[in-house]
Amino acid sequence: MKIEETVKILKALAHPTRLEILMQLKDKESACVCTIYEALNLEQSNISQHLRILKNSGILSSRKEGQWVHYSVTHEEIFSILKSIDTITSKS
Amino acid sequence: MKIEETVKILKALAHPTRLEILMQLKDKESACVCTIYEALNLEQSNISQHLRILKNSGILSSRKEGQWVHYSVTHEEIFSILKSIDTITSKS
DNA sequence: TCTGTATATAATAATATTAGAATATTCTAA
DNA sequence: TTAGAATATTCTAATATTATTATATACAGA
Repeated sequence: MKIEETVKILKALAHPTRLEILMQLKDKESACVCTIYEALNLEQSNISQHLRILKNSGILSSRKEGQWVHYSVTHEEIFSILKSIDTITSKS
Repeated sequence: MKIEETVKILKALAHPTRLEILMQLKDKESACVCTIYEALNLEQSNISQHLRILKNSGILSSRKEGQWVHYSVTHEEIFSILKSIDTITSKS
């Protein structure tokens, strides 16, 4: 196990806003920043910073499309992780 | 998804020492604190605090056995999570 | 009981993370 | 070109996390 990389991914996941961003992206190819932050009702700069953290960890990828930036989840395994945690929390 | 509980588990996982503690517990029923901290070569009080964080999040359970305290991983899903992350990091 | 060993807790200083405000950048359309 | 919309960056103060040191508790054996 690559400890440092693993910690980086876990830290990136370990924030309520960032989990909500991922929920917005579930079952979607990608989403525009504007969609994400309107859904979450938070400061645009705050969302932007969280998106950067998710991108730096490799969890999200982004592509520019004209005026908009679309983010997508890079690896589907991210949702397996969240599903495993759901299994754990639903037991207790 | 229970956001707060999920964050708690992810935060508990997101530390190199705590991941190393979990590695010590992999494929083991349980391990004594003394075994863990000798393996990791860190301050006893430091290990003890990390163990408490892992226990508070529900990731570890403990049982006292005479003079010793044995910790064990409560849910095997924890290792599925780490395995998914390995899959991700081995791709990049 | 007294002593030593195993583990936990408390206090603290250093460091990291956070949200929000202000500003900057990039692009489109007029 | 300029104006405005979408997004990113920078700065800062508040808060959280961390490792270390010192101390406390719990138990076993003499």
